[in-house]
Amino acid sequence: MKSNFNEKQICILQVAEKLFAEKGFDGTSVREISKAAKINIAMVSYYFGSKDKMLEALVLFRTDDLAIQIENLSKELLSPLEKIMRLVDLYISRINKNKDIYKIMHFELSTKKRILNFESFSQVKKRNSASLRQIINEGQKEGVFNLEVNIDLLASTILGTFFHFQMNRPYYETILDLPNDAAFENYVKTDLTKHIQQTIKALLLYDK
Amino acid sequence: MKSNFNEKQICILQVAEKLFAEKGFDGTSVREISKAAKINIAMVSYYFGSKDKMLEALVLFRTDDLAIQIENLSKELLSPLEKIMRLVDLYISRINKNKDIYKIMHFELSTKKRILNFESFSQVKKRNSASLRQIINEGQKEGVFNLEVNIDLLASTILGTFFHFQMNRPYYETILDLPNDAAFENYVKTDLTKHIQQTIKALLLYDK
DNA sequence: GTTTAACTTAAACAATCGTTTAACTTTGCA
DNA sequence: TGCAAAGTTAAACGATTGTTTAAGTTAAAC
Repeated sequence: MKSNFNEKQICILQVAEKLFAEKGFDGTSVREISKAAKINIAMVSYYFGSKDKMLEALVLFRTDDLAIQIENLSKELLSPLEKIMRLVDLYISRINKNKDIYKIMHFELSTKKRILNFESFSQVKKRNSASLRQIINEGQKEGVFNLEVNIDLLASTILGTFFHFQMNRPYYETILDLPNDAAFENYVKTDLTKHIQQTIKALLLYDK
Repeated sequence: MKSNFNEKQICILQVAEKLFAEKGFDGTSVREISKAAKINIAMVSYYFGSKDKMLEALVLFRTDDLAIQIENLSKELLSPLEKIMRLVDLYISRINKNKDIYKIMHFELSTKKRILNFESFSQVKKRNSASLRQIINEGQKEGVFNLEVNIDLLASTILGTFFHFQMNRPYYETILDLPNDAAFENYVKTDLTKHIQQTIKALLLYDK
């Protein structure tokens, strides 16, 4: 833990993260946050300066968690396809664990209200994308993978499928009969993950 | 046009739609809307009752546009694969044309702030999904399509890939070198559409 | 021309927003 | 123990929020 935040600050950030993900940044008041975190409202300004800066602090606090761990994967003696499947699995579990901050940043990235510095987030995306590219190139050289794959958009397909599913949770709960958190979570870890892996695999291996 | 809204109401809804998509519902004030629509602020309450009800009116107003046109497609003498490719194309152009309301509903669907009635939207999704299922089943009976395809999640992959791309526009503008609206729009219509079609095609045809 | 309804307006409303203040308590070090 | 820094508090700040009011205009019907 190399973060510069103390226990109390981290507690506030965690509460804020949950509320921002549920109701949006503009839909959440600092009074709600202070009440949920059981602190005085002035503490937000005291610790972070402002509500806006608290969001920046939250992004900074969480960004480290978002990079997928690729180091050990490269060393393992796996085929390119096995590596990709493993990578997709890592991707999804990592996003799933951090879906709140992902949802927040997703919205904030596309809003014209606040211009936040997401350079660190861009760096993470670039690194993850580079890992993906490296393995795919490896498979292409071996003649296993399709050459006509848009690698930049491949990450969009993985993340996009996952998020669309999460964002439309009420709809999928109904049509897939997932009555509680456990059932939903289980579907993500089994069927959704399998579907995404299957999609990526087909895209890489299918030869027209 | 069977909508129950007059010209002025439609004008207000269009302005509100643009602002909600840009800054979010909670991030947009009725004063901003009235200013941008060049109307008196009281007109919002006069025509729609409240800001919340204006959002409901907007959803109602736009929902009709969101269903993809499948009728003519069924009649055409195309192979199941050609139909699917055509369907994906219709899907994307339809979402692309209505991306503002999609973005708004996407957020509102997942927020715990307002409990809105999205039954009409669910109906559209179900109808579109049924169209997709029908064609895929057709192809499966012909022995052309893979039998192990999760059709419910297929729509998630199509829409999710598109939206993830749109939501991360600033990032993709940089790494893909798309300096203006025209370049971005063109990339959507060519490369992104092609990528999604290729993905769906591979998923349906690839046989392990 | 009068009446009626629909439309439009500026002003005011109470509530809530993010933030600051100033007084107070706790903590850690000399 | 004394003192300075850090932490915490209730209260108040001005600004902005969504909504309503009441007076006004417009336009069509009789």
